[in-house]
Amino acid sequence: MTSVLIVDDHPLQRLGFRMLLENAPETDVIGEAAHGAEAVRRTATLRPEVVLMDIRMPGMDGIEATRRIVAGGGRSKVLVLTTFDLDEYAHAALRAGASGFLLKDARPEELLAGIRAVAKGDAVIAPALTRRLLDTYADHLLTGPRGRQAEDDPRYQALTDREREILVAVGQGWSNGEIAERLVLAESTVKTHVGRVLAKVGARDRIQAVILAYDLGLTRPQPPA
Amino acid sequence: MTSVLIVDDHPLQRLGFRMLLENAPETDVIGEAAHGAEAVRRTATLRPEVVLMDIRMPGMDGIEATRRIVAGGGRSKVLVLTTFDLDEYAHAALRAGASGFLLKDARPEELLAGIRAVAKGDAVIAPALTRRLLDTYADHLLTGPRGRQAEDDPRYQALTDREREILVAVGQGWSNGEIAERLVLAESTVKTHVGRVLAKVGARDRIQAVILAYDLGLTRPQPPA
DNA sequence: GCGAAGGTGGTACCGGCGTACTACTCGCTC
DNA sequence: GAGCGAGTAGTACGCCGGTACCACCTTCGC
Repeated sequence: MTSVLIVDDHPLQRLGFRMLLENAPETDVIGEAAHGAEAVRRTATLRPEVVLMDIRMPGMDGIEATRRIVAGGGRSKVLVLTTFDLDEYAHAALRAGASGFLLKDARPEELLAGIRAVAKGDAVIAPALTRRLLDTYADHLLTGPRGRQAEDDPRYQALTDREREILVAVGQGWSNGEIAERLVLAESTVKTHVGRVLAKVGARDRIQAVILAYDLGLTRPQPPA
Repeated sequence: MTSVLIVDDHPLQRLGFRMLLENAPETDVIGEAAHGAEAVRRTATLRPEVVLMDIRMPGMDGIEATRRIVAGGGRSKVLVLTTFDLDEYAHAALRAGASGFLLKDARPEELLAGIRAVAKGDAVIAPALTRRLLDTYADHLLTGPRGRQAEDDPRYQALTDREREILVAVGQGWSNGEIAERLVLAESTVKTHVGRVLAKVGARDRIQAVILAYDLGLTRPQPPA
């Protein structure tokens, strides 16, 4: 039986976790906390095996709370759970000493497996993040480049020359009017092109197209001045 | 439905996997192979989404087979499964291009979750190994891979915690309605937040905000599936 | 000479986005 | 208790974006 402390500022979210964990045969919820400071206090007194930690909370956040709990030196392991698949969050959490980092859209079984692993002294990382973690340390671990670029993507291949120009323009963040101005076209023409591009690449709106342009490497992030 | 090719030199082991995967609603075993060379051939013809690969096999082993399959450039992802929790195996497998590394003592649900993740383009590593992997690269985590440019930017600094969350959400390409749904807010509230974010960072519309999110490294380009 | 594909333009309509308010509730500080 | 910032929520309105059409023009290939 693994004892768990639930830390989240949303009562409904805590309830959800409690429902799941109390219906599982191997976990036992021994307490809850609504923010970081409370989490640190309760961990000291209740000594749970696993602390289920949200990041974004009023007052002390989950990262700082994790840091203090780990620094406390008890047996408690911290498993960070968050809505956002953000590298910054993950790195901060792991840097703070968390034993795991999972996303809240994980399936119940995955969460339970994560708790089990963390209680055993192992570590878990959300698969979506593991991918990027491996990519990040590719130099140390992997050999051989494995990145494909725009020209290999079937969605990009489906576009005509003019449409590719339009996609790049959209990726720059230009409005239809601006594109019309810079490419010397009528705005209605730009709309026609943009519409076709969206249909061909399967994008819902120009925002998805901007994201696609970045993912394909058509537009590169430019560090702020 | 995820198509799977089972590679293992023990018939009984293959049967075990087949039992598990055929009783799962989301996986479909489309073939088996008893050694590396056969695995490479079958992968080329059957084009499974996921190859379940054993390491120790007579003739060509799983590492070499993985290397060839990945080099082939198909869509197939390799998930390496082994009995032995050896760092050398894991590193060799990942260096060869495997998308995952799990131990055979994993629970059925964990294996299914792993297959699901790998098929999606994510990566999985056995928790026991993740622990050691994190320890190995602890020093890299200390500084962070790309540094922290977002925190240094005055525009980002001007945002409150909630507004930063909103900026990330906008950067993901989510509509106001989707953000409201995922963060459990009213759409009007999301609009208020987005409006304030745009004003603070000096963005004309949410598209500029998406671009800013990329430039600040809040969102990273993800290679196409 | 004809059709197909690509590029250019137009009209009309609707929905989501952005903005400009206002207002209530916390938790904090003074 | 007054004041403030942050978060949440509402209404109303104008505008841009996305779509569904259609029309015309080139440049090809057959």
